[in-house]
Amino acid sequence: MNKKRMTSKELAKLAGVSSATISRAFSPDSRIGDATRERILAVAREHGYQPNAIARSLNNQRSRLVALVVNAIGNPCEAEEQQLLVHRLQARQLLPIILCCADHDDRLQLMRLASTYQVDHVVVFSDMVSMQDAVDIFRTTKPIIVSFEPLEHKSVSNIRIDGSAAADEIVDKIVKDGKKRFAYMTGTNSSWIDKLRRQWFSEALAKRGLKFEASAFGDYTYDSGFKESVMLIHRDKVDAIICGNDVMAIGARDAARRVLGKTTPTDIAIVGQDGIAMAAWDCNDLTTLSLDHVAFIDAVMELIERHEEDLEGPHSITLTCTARWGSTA
Amino acid sequence: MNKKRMTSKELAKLAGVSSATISRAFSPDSRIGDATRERILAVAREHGYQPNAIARSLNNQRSRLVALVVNAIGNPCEAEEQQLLVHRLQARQLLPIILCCADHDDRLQLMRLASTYQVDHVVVFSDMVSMQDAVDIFRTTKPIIVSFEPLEHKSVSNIRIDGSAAADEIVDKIVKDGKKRFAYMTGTNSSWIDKLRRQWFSEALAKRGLKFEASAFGDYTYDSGFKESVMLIHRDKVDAIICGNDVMAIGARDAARRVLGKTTPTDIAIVGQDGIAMAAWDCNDLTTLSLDHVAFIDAVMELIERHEEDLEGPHSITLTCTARWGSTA
DNA sequence: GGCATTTGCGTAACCGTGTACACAAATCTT
DNA sequence: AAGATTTGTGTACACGGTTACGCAAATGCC
Repeated sequence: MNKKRMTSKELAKLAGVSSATISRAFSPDSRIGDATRERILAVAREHGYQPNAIARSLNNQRSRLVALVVNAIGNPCEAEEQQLLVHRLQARQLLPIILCCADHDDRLQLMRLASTYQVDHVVVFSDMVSMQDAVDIFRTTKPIIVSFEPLEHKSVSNIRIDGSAAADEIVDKIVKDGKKRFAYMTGTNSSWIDKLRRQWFSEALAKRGLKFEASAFGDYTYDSGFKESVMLIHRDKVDAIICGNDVMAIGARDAARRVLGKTTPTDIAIVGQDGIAMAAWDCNDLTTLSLDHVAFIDAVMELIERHEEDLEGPHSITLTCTARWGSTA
Repeated sequence: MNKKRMTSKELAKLAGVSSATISRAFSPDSRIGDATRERILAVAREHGYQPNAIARSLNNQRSRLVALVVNAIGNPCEAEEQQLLVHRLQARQLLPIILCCADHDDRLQLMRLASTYQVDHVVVFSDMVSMQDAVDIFRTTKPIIVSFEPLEHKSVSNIRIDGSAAADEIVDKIVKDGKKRFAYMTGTNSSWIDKLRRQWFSEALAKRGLKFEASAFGDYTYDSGFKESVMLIHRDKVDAIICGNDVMAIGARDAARRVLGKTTPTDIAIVGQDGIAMAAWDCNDLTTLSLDHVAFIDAVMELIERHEEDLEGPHSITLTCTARWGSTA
């Protein structure tokens, strides 16, 4: 059967010291003789002892756990950032706990559960939970929330994303190509991030005396992009579709090409958002409003580090998007 | 500033009871009067009290944390399973800690770190860590390991995957189409799962007096699939490529079509493995050796539940793959 | 109504570490 | 060499909950 884990007291007996000295041997800067430390670490290695992080967390008031609130794991538009962030956290000996909102009926209860684990930080990637809810739930614990929602809140650090310049650039090119009837395909009907993105393009259109002639409501998936764009092209006769993310844009491109026999960018312009790696694949070659993932995660880590060092007050960082050109617009 | 979290003693004072009674109010079946419990829960709600999971874990010897050892998060071939599993774990109030091996230089140290958190279960998806290492590191704690490595081990439950029948079916079709020169493109050079998959196809070929005429070494990415297949087709004149996963197969298909002007399945047959959703997209339409993700995660949860109920002994479950037909073979 | 049993709750001892405090030994002053 | 300081270690308690134990009150039984 599985052996029980050894405690510091047991190891203390084996090494002929007190359990306090064991603890000191594992704390980098504490008053302990070099010889004693060496001996203890040797005995510990021999018996496979390692301090219990749960007990340490209880005492320290620091769990070294980080809650990542995400929509889904499989979704490519978030996955690249998640991967980068997890990597960076691990490098700092922080362990990520994933909270997956997508198909969990009670997201708030899920966050409450995570909050009982005394996580040190919370990163909210998901736009399915409101910042206010996150603040309420994690209010009692030390963490700050790294959120992208552009709402001001006194105890929340956040990252602003500005894509208006890139959207303007993209619209400019499409209009110069002679397109006139634009449509916007959203990923969720209630998401503030989707609203924000739409707004960048709306403003770029308005500047040129244009507006969105039609809208479609997808769910960020390839299938929804495929299906909705058939409607947009067939019924609304649009010749430019701005999609809420890259995956829907790929679906839209496939629909335009395969079902309706259109080619991009000649007959129709299709634009994605996110700038995922897959968008640059030869078979996709998508024009997309892209955010530099590395810069993004750098910003998140910057906020986390500030919080680790107990620098007071909420901080805010703004990032700008760029246009990434493919053959679809 | 952030308030400190309320403790059971503080709540006890507010409710006029002892801290033990607070604890009882939160344990479903313990000797406590209905009226008292109601009153305590009301006061707790009012003040936002929730028991500290870290302290509870220390006492219980049960953390309700599960370590998921994965290669990467973004990689679509694992992502769908990860998403499903996280969802199922959350439904059981278990929180997943992600250990991402891909670009972490010291995977073993990462696992040791996680083991100090007294995780209840460990699920090893990654083929970058050997089962023996996982067993050694998590030996002292209660968890079992759910691994797919077909190695027998007295303290490890595992899931076997058998794709030999499906591989046979696929090879049969390709050979009947007149193809003669097969190549295998592996994703990692040292992975047992890749060896296993290759073996299924090798045996199917051997049965027909054939063998792999060439090999390529990719890294599970689109780019490597693209690049390596150019070599295979150009240098080795193969007319059938079996890829270690779907993403490389899509890369190979693009290379064959765009760079070399070949069409599938007429000129060349290309086969993926995993059966990810993207493989079925209209633009891909890949023939792939596919594993039912839902059945797979059902099996993982089955093992976890058996372990939660302390059913002794390692368990083993075998799943079989099926062929999913597209236009590439 | 007397006795056995059950119910409801407080007391105190844990779970495994970290650390303030105390104190002896070693080292540094001049 | 006597006092001041530093160093190394043990003792005891805290972190926030759970639970075995004990005991009074309430309930059951004939």
